[in-house]
Amino acid sequence: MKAIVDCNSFYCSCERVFRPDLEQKPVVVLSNNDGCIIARSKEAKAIGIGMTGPYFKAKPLIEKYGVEAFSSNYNLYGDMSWRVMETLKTILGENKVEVYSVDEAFLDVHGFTSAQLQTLAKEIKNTIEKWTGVKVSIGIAPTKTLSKLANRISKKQDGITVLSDDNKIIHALQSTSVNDIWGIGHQYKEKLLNFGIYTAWDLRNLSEEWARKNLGGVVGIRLIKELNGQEAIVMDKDLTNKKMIATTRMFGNAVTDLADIKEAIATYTARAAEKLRRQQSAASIISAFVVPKENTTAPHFTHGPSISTYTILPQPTSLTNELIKPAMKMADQLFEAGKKYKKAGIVLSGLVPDSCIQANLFTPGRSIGRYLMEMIDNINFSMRDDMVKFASSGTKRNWKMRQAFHSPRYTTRWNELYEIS
DNA sequence: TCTGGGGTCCTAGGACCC
DNA sequence: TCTGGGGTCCTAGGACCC
Repeated sequence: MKAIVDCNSFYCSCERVFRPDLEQKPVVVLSNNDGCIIARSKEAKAIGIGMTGPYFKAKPLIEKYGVEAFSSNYNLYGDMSWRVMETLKTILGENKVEVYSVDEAFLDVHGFTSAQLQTLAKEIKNTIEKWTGVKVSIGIAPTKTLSKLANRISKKQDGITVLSDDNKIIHALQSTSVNDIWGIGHQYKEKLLNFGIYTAWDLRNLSEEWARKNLGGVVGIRLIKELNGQEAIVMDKDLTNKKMIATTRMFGNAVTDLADIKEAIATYTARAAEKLRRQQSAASIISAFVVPKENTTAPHFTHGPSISTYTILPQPTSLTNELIKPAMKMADQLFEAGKKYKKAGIVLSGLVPDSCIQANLFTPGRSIGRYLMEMIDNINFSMRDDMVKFASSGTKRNWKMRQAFHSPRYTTRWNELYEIS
């Protein structure tokens, strides 16, 4: 059996832990740049604020009902997430917990009776709420896909749903629309509806062959298996090392200057290189892209094409300066004078273990570079806020994003600690 | 006026090899 | 005049997730 533990309106819950006055009130959290709504409390959903809609469109509603809006505070959410995950590991043991996202974890819970699972779920739920202040919902079922379904149902009940026998599972499948299944997105939903497949139950009864043809090959087959109670999506014990690392941002305002673009790309490169070193990898490919701001009258928002290029590095590296150099060259290539840009980013791929630490006997110059990076990382980690930067990252930062409603980083900055008066 | 920022996995098809 | 068949590797792009 698999369980999934999911934090309710996670970002909103994090803000509320330190603002108990907002307990029963509508709260939303905005994306970077205060562009989109990315989390809504139950109360905010109830007054009709849509998911991932643009903030400006919801603004009338937000003002009318006095909804509390926060800019995203990833320092706070990251730390709260760590607390929740550590709590789970304390209860079940490290190797039973697979952290799936910032607010979700799968648990391996085989070998329990149905009644024991209920008790266990209650214990987990209560402990997390007590230790961290975050409320969670728990779904338990034979496979990951079914446990996600159980979790969905639990949100409408008391936060715990165990689908332990066939009757319960069948009933759950029959009362769930096909697009509410984990793994069915917008495209597949349309396709399935065209075939007259409306519920999870309809989908479960299709053949694997059909799924192979129509739902993305082996992905579709896995889905059908999972709905039928056969585990096809395995626990992944080691999600710590990424296969690619990206840092991309929308600009606060459209940018027209090459110098600004280069500052931004240098900053993103430095950030990505930091992530790279944290997992002790080196990158063999760096790509850069910019997204021009289009004058569109299209009714639906589209991201527009991005213009990109890449550089294959002479040897894999994790040194910021060795990554910034090609990044700057690519920025020169991508930039067109007279155009406005709204976004830029870099992606590091072809990641390999950073052998520089051992190989320094033959390339002594590089090991000095590695020590320098370690020092910079340590200083930036202890002092925070990028005390030490590369000159190309700039100091003006005309392109920086807007964040008008930022809450204090209560748990990760001494000078922003919660105060009781 | 204003619409995020990460990631993963998979497939098709081209390039290339013998 | 006639121009195979099988395999690998790589990339672009699609689909999904939170």
